[in-house]
Amino acid sequence: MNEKVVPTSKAEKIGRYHHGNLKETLLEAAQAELADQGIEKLSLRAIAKRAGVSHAAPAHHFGDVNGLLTALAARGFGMLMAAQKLRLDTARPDPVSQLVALGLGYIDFATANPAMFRLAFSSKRPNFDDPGLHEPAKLAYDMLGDGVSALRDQSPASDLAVMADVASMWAMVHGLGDLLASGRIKYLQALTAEECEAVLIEIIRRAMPSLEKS
Amino acid sequence: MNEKVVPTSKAEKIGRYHHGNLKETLLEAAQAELADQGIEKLSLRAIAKRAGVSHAAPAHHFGDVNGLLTALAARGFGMLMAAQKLRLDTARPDPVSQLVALGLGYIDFATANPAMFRLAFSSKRPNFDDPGLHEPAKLAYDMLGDGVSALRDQSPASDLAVMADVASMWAMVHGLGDLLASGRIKYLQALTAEECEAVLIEIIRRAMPSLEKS
DNA sequence: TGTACATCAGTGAACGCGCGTTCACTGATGTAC
DNA sequence: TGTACATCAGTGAACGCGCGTTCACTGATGTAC
Repeated sequence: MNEKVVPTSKAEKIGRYHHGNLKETLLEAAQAELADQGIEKLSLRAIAKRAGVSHAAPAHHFGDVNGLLTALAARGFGMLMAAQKLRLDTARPDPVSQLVALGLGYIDFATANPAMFRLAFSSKRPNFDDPGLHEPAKLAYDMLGDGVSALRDQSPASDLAVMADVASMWAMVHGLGDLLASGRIKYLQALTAEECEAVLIEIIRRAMPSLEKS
Repeated sequence: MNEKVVPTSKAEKIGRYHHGNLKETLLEAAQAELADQGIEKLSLRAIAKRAGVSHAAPAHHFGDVNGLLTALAARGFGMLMAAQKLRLDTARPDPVSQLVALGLGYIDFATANPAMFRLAFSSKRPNFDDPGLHEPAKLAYDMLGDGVSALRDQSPASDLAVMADVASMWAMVHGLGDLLASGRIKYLQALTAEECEAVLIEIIRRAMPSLEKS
């Protein structure tokens, strides 16, 4: 339907009445606007303006402003998982290294996109009951769950113990991500990237169950 | 100046032109409004209305809306410390128990006042450069730092190691608090209070440096 | 003890602003014939 | 291949709303004399 119309660059849209790829363009604009203005100043009108389109246009694709923010949050979980996969691919394949990689990817996402992180985890504006958001959120959660399970396979445990392990890992990387994203652990950020990562890895490992570390 | 005027109940304010204790009343109203509406819907007008006062009145005490939210966030850190002190007083006096108590108090605060927790830690609306906010925030941070130092006294370490220990503890309890406050660890909240606390304690202990646990 | 007066802490009306939504419209696209 | 037409995806003006701030004012308080 829209192959002929998909713009390969923003410049192409000039003079076109039908945009052809507005849904995606709006999400890009929303993401940029979120990063610039923060969640508390994010508005439909500013997003439409940044996308170069009338502020009534988004309604055709997202219904209302909540629909747009819901789609944006879903995109956030996609970015989270992408950041984690990047780390997984370059990490050693043993379960501990993979779990650490999941944590580092989580923190990468939080620090690279603090406002998006907050939209996805601390805002009430997106509709988390919407399947389009709920599903990617669950997928992201399951990545951590699977990482913990892979580790636990070496020594089977009760459901409660596995849940506690997931909570422990999740809370640790979430706390690190949130505190770093809001710039509250200044001395960590004052270190070189290598030093900082070494400290983070050491801290993330503490959150794991006490198994033999490989 | 205002001993004669301090109302002991809200009812007393009827018919009085001068309120006598409006600054405190506004902060109470702001706290209640924050809990009810969440940070994204919090407004000066709604706060003034809840306090039973014209919406121009707050300006006399806080300057503008940011001043009010800054004072409110400072109050949040006071509440955080109060919750921690409550836990400290009822915990065993050894350093590990005291540090766990600090963590449980932190989580108590987050779960009892999720919106206040977010105002204090994730919002950009309060002015964190204001000494009236910066100081209580630093006090709260120092409570954790002192708790970790008390533990570390048994085995002196480098500054970096102490910082990493503080970051570890802080991130863990902050992550638990934030995830619980936003209702994302459902299975933990499904447990009885005792079970939940036991799991939390076990998780908090993981964040501590590997010393002999008492 | 009484009075004048400065200061303080309220009121309420008015302001301009940015917001999300609605609506009649219009240009472009795709398809049926 | 050409034409009519339904559908889609934009426009831009208008709407009402809630917001924070400003301002002239007024009632109450405390103090100097």
